[in-house]
Amino acid sequence: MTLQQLKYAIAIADTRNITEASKRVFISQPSLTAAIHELEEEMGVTIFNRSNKGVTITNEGDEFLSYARQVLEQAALMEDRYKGGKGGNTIFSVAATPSSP
Amino acid sequence: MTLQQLKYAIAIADTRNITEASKRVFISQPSLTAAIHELEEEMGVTIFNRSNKGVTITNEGDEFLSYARQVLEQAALMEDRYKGGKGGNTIFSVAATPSSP
DNA sequence: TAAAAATACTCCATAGGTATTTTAT
DNA sequence: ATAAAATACCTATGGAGTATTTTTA
Repeated sequence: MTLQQLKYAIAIADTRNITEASKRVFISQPSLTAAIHELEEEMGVTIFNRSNKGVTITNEGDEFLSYARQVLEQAALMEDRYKGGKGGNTIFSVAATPSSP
Repeated sequence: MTLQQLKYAIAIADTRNITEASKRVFISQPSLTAAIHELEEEMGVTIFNRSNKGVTITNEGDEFLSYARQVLEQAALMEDRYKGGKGGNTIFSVAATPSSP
């Protein structure tokens, strides 16, 4: 299980369409199909039911995705804190607005 | 940032010794050294100060490791729930102990 | 002088790609 | 006919390895 795989699963859940999700996460449809199959295999869960109209989320998939969101939320806190832009530097987190001189 | 890298960082923090930690996580010392350097690079954090007596945790490393533990805790909940042994099956989670017939 | 981390490579497993096929409206 | 997923096959990157060097208490 990797954070990538969990992000992929969420993208599919959001779009209910592997082809569409693959665009959102910037990989090809076959690669995303493979990645999510591996995740399901490894975790022993059928997250999605596939059809030619897209995918639907199974009952156990619903639960699985809740767990996934918890993990990704914590991971996002970390990445926001440390990687680039947002969150930012503790050094400037207090008294960032200077008083008028 | 991967869950593996976070697990590696925690192992080093626990042992304060990359060589020792590498045994615990079953990879070689140079590979662990490289993996943690990559993590520090990517996240823009110096987690450890190195010396020939092992490593010490920096102040920002302390904070970083707190975040890491939060992520890994959520990930562990998932893995416990879905992968093998512990956590286990909802089907048997209620009335698992049969009443005497 | 020993114990730790760092460096310098080599290798291969796998994440991702393209092309195509299958499936079901 | 279309739109989706699945299959088949290929490629290259990076995660891991071994061997060695550097550092300093």
